Amino acid sequence: MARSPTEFSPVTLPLSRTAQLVEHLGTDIRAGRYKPTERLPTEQELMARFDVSRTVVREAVASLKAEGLVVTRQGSGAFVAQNPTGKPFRIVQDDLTSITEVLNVLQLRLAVEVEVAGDAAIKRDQLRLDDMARCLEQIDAAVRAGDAAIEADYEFHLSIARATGNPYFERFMRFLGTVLIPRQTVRAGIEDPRAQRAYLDQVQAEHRAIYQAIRDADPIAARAAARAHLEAGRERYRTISREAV
Amino acid sequence: MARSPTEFSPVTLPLSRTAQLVEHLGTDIRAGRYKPTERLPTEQELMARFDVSRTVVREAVASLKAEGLVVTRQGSGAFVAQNPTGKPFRIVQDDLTSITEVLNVLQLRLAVEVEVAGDAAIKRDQLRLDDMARCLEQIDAAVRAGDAAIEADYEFHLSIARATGNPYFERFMRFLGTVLIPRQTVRAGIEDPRAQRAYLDQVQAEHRAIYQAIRDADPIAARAAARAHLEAGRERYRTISREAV
DNA sequence: TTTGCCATGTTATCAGACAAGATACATTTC
DNA sequence: GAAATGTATCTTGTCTGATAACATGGCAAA
Repeated sequence: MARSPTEFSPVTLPLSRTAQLVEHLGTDIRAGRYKPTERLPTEQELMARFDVSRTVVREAVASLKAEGLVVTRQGSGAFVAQNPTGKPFRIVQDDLTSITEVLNVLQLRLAVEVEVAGDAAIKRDQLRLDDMARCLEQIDAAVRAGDAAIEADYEFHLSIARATGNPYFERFMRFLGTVLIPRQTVRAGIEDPRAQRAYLDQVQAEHRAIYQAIRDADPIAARAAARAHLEAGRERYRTISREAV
Repeated sequence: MARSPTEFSPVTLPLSRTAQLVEHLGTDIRAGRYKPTERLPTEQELMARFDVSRTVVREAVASLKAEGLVVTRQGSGAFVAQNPTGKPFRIVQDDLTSITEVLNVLQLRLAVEVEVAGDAAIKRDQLRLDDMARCLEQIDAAVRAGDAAIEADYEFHLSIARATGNPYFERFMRFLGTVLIPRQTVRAGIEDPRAQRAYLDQVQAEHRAIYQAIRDADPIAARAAARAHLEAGRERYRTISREAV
C-alpha cells in the first residue's frame, strides 16, 4: 500500500504501530500460520506480545476486519475468516470518468439483468410478483410527486433479482448500483419538468413490459423487455452525457 | 449507562456503532458528499456529530483506511483518498460448498458470457477471430494429448470477451474463473478415458458453434450458442456432482 | 439428565490524558 | 519588505483505566 504520495521517504518509511501490527498479523494469516476459523490471541495477549496498547490492537483488528481477513464475535474472540485470500472484483470509481467507461459497466449490468429477468420469469411466485408491483407503484408515486424516483427504480430491479432465488444476482446488482448510482444523477439534471416527466413515463412503460413478461412466465419476452429497457437506458445516458458536455 | 440503541427501532440492529459509522462515512464518500482529497471532519467533530467515543471514531477511520477510502496524516487530519475505491464484489470460496451455490455462480457466469458472445459477434474483427480460432486449436491439441484442456478452454472464453472491447467483461470472467476453476477439476475426475474424450468432443462442438456465430456476425445465434453451451455446462456439473456423492 | 443461574473471560464502548506531527501566525532577522 | 524562525494551537497517534454487552463453561437445583 502506497504511503502519502507527496512524501518522499529516503530510506526508512516509518510505519505506525497499528500498521506494523496489521502487516504482521495479515502475513501470519495469509501464510496460514493462523488457520481459517482459528481463534486469534486475545487483545490482552496481543498487547503483551507486541508491547502495544489496546488502542493499537483494536485498530489493527478493525483493519483486518475491513480486509475480510478476520471476524470478531463479542465476548468470544477474533477469528480468522474462512477464506482469507479471496481476491475481490473491483470497479474503481475514478476509472469511470469517461462516458465510454460508464457505458461499459452499464453493459455488464445489462448482461446480468437480462438473464435475471429471464430467470425471474421462470422462478417467480405470487409473493415476488407482489413485491415488483409494489415497487412499480412506488415509482409511480414518486414520479407524481415530481421526484426522479432513482431509489424506487433501483428497488424494482432488485426485486426482480430476488425473484430468481439466486442471491448472487442481487448482490452483484447492488454492487453495480453503488458504482453507477452516483453517475445516474444526470437524470435529475433534466431541467424541463415536462421533459423529465416524459422521460420517466417512458422508463416506467419499459418497467411494466418487463413485469408483465415475468408475470406471464415468459422468459424470452422478459429477456427481450429487459434488453430493450437497458439498451434504451444506455442510449439515454449516451445522449444526456453528450448534451451535458 | 448505555445509550439505548433501541431508541428508534424496537428491534436492536446487530450493527456495532463502529460498523454503523463505517457504513455512514463510507456511503458519504462513495456518494461524493466528501470529494477526493477533501478533509473529513476531525475526530472531535465526528464524536460530537455521531455521539460516539473516540475509540469508535478511530476504529471506523481505521476500517476506511483499510478499504482504501481515506488516508490520514498525523497532525493534519483524515482525507478522502484520491481514488476512493468502491466496495468490491466478493464471492467467498467457502460459500461454494453446496452444489446449489456453485450452480448459482455458474448462472452469473452464463448471464455475462451470453451477452459477451452476442456483443463479440457485433464488435469482432479478423484479429480477434484469429485469437479465438487459435484457442480452439489449442483445445484440440490438448484433447488429443489426453489433457482435460481446462486452461485452453478458459482462454477461449476470455478471447471472446476481449473481442467485445469492453475490458470489464474479461476482468469479471477472470474473477469468476478464479472462483470456479478449483471446482472444475471434476472434469478431470472422469475415470473412463473414452467417456472423457466424448465429453470433451461435445464441449468442443459447442465451442465451435459459438465461434461460427461470432464469425458470421450473428449476435442472436451467438447468444443462443453461448447459452446452450453454458446451460449444458451447468447440467454437466449438476450430474457429475451428483454422481460424485 | 435437564434446566437455569452465575462466575469468568472476552470484545465493545466510553472517558481522559500525553506524545508527535502539522499548520497558521506572530516575531525576529536580514 | 521579505525570508527565516519560533510558538501557540490544532489534529492524529498512542497509552491507560474503567464499564457494558456478550459468550462460555461449570455448578446447583429440579
